[in-house]
Amino acid sequence: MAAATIKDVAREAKVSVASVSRALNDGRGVTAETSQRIRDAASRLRYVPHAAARTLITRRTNTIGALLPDLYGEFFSELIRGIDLAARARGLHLLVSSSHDDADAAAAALRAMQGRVDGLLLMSPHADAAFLQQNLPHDLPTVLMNTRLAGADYCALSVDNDGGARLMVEHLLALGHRRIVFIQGPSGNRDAAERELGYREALASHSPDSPAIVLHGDFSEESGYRAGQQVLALRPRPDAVFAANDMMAIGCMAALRDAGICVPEEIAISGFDDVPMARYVTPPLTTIQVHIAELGSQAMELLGEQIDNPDTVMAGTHRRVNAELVVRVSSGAPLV
Amino acid sequence: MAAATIKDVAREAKVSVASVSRALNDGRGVTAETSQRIRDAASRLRYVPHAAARTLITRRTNTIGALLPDLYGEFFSELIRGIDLAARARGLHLLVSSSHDDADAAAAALRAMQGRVDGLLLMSPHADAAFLQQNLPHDLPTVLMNTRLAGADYCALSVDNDGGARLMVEHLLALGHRRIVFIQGPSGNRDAAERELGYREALASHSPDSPAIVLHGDFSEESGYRAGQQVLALRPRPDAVFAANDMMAIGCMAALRDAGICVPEEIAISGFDDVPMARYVTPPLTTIQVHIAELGSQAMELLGEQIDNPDTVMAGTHRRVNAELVVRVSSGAPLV
DNA sequence: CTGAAAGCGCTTACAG
DNA sequence: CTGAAAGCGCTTACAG
Repeated sequence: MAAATIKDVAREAKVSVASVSRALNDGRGVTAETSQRIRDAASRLRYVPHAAARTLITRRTNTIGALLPDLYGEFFSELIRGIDLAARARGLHLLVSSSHDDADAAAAALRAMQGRVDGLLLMSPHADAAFLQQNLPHDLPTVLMNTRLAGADYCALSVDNDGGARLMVEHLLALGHRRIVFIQGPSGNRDAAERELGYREALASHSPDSPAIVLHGDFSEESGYRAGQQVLALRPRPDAVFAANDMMAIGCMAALRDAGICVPEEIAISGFDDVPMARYVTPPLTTIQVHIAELGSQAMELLGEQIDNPDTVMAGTHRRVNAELVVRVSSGAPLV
Repeated sequence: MAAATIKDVAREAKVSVASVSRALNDGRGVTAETSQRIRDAASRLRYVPHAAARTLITRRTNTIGALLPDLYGEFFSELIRGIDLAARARGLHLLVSSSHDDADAAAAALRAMQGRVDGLLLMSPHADAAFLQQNLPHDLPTVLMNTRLAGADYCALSVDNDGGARLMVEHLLALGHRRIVFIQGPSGNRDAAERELGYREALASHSPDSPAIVLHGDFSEESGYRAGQQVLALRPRPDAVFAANDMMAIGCMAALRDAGICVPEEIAISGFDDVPMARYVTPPLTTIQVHIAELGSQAMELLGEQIDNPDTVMAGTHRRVNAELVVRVSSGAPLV
């Protein structure tokens, strides 16, 4: 048996298809009695309106698209979870697309989304100004997430990397540390750059005498290990290390441990992200927690606002998701 | 400017819409010259066919739906990644829906997917026989993933929990351990039950004299810690612990460490899953690695086969994804 | 090879 | 309140 259509319901309830449509949608313009008869017929026939037919005429898909760079790891799983939750709350479906190796693939994915979604959540390393100009349908509500670009032409949402980094530096300074090394993330990575900026700013404003000491890294554990070895060679030896992400902090701890250095007694260590394993390493890692799921939810909210108010100009709206300090053993704070 | 339609392209290329459709689809029934003119017009107008209109007539959405219980954690992120990769390879879009608190919510999600997808990947704790019978559109290709049920009526794909558990027991036996404790997962969880079965079978067949010693657990780290405390009280003391998942193994290690027991010198520990932090705990955890992404990809493949061959009866097809032994320090094996 | 026309399943003015 | 009809954008027999 093929799926029932609105015609079948109309026949079953002995009314016109127009009445079926009215009864099942806003419910107005139909007597309660007729409406009930129609509903009965619909459920008897297990009628589900054909989404494509409805989309064709209403111009609404009730679906939003999320274009992500990758789906690897906890970060994206949390991000999608947050998006999904907020989308569901609005009765919207979620179409995901990821792992576009190059700008062409991302553009193709963007094109394929056209007509399938009412709005777009976009996080892509390829999404620079030219790319967006070229590939983004002009009338499609879009929210940029953590892309390198956050110009006045688009809505954007990002993590408060800067503020989070400042919190960490203030924490380390408050513990009396003065020589605080920063391990960088990959060059060209905006999150990493913002974290470094926060580090430099906080140091300059709260402890002008403390030098900014920056070591190279690329977010990998290995690069953290190598940075840890460099830390050991520095004279005078640093009090503390602040890595631009947790994995490098963990790598750095391994290097210090291999050299017989005690953390946090001899050197404090801290990271950024609060990955799940941060609490399980030895010693547990002090870090900055980012509410990834909230990033997703808020982006979805922002997108929802745009979709609901197509005439309101929201371009240029830029919001930030808070980052919080999570104090554990590795920074050497007295834990209450 | 509204998006261009097929009519606009037809006008621009001075042909009928029928020719545009033919040129842009199979390309047959049109001279090369006309075809080229149409393609030029289409790209000039940035024409993208309206997905809903096409779906309405072709009855194909080129989208598959994934109904998942939750999106929390590494497992689902890997699963979606695998699904997405395989879907993309087939030119299919991916619609995800998750976190259905009860059977009603799951049923609603299922209904909402109807007409939006060409096939369904289903992993849900609510999906028992009655639920599927009641809510699954009969003509929609579906693959069940790790649901409690894998009857002859559906296609299914699952992890070889049983085989994985056997591999682990054989590994521990080969190392000379004879009193091997098993920490259970939550009751009612099929994965957990299969892992326990594998443990019992391997023990019975390879070391009939070794007693099966089973402690309660629920997959949480805390329950692993409690089980670890129970292990300490057992007399004679066990040689080894095999936890039904990694988090419990990690909790158990913490309990042993707190009691001053050395792992693996005094007791070997092992888990199941190979979560990312398994390699970072001290000592690194011997475990069973499950290729989650592959689980997703294979499910997608199986679904693709069904979609491509609607007449072939594939109900009852049941495939399994391999699980592999990953030897690290915690089981006490001599590492080469 | 090419075009006119029907039709996919729905919603929404427009009459009555 | 209710129904007949137009139309959303596409594809596909059917003629020519």
